[in-house]
Amino acid sequence: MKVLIVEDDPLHRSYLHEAVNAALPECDTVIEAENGTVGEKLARDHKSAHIVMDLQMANRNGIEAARTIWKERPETRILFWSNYSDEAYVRGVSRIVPDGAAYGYVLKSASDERLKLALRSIFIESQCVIDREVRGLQQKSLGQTNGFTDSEYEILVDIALGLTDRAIAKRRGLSLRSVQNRLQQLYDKLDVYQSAGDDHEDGRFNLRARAVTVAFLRKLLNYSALERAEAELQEWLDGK
Amino acid sequence: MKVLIVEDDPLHRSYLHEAVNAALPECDTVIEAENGTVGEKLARDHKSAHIVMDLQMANRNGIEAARTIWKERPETRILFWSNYSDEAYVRGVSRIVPDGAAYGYVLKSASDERLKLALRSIFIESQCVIDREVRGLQQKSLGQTNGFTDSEYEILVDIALGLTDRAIAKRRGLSLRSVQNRLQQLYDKLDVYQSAGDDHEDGRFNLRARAVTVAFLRKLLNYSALERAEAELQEWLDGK
DNA sequence: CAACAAATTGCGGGTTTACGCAAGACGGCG
DNA sequence: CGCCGTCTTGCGTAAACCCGCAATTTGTTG
Repeated sequence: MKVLIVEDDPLHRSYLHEAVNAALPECDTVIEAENGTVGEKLARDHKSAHIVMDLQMANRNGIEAARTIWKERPETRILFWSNYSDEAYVRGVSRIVPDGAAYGYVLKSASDERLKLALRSIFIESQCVIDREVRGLQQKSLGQTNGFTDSEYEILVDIALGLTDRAIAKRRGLSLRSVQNRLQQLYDKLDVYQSAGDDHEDGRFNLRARAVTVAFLRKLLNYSALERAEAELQEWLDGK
Repeated sequence: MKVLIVEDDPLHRSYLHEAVNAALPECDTVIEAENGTVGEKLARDHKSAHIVMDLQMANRNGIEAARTIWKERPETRILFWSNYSDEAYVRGVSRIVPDGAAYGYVLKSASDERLKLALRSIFIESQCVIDREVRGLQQKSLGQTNGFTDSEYEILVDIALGLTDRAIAKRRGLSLRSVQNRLQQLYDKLDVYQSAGDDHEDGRFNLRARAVTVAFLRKLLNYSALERAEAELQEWLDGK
């Protein structure tokens, strides 16, 4: 059995290495990659079916790497080991996991025990292991209660990218007015009004920009999500 | 001699601990804090004049902690040890360092040697040590060449927060038109036009929102900067 | 002090946003 | 099939935004 570790940080990498050795005596080879790009390549070369990966990496982040890896071999088992449980990450991950694939999401703050348990559950028992905290977000995010629908999230991303209403309409195949409707819906949910027109016509916000900021502060968006969205946008622009 | 370590990540913390022991035999006590809040408290209690600190911490980030520490004791020597050299961080740090204070900025990717050297230079020799890469940003940022003026940066932050032109004018004591002038200046420098009105009146951007995104992608802004700016904004709003 | 560049402000107008109102369109469900 | 809620669309308006033009103010330099 082979395990591939994809992780930026040398200290974390060697910690993972030890954890894998300790948790999986049946594992005879451990390979290391220091960023997403190398990770993809090694996964391909070694046809390794067992991967532990960080999400936030400078060169190519975990979500992108996982996507291409899963595209090539959907049965690959991946354990995401991340510092953060931003909704943006959680949403990003659940968007790309193939049907029926075994995967995991464990926070770096988890104990050694938890990590080792997760390693065994996923790689040996093929079970999904999602950190409690992450799980909470996931439900809130996918279920409609208090969370954001896909269409709301979509518009959020579009205005975050800086598209005009018209451009969004064109991109998503909607009328101008529909786009604006969804925007209002978004503004509602993000509570952009609250602090806004409070009393005087004094300290009012620009709703569009404010929405993006609020989403950022709430971790609904983060750098990595923006980066991916920007790449998709460029693709779309090129494709006409 | 006492050294205080302020760092989120347990692995990095113990690595730092060892590095301090190795580089500074004259250091007899090492104290550890796992976030900015605790860091401030320990710095106060121990009157420790030598601090190694991470910038990105969940609870209270390094810049905020450093600011209050330096406010209380400006002669404190602080070595920032960070993963990133985002312009937002560099700018944030140089904004708060007291006149003549000895401080350092070393990237986590630096070698053990570099870290140890920096520790000795700052804590023993009272010399500033700024990582080469960071230094580059600093010059570009402070010198006007290709970089952003303070006023440009200020407006950038203001629109990122989601303020309207009018609100910005009020906050900064400017006329509406001046605010808009600065905005145009900002749009220019950020190259927001380039990808914008390219050819058809087709895929146009909302300049205001686009500017923020571009700034984010260029690391001119980051989460921590936004967070700080938002706090300042709230303060201002309360203060009327 | 004169001279000149940079920043501030006002005016005016073309666009884009935000959003109420109301008429379809689509999708279950009894 | 008819009822009803959600989504989409069009029309219209007030406000906000982007920005060219031009008069001032401010700051700097010889």
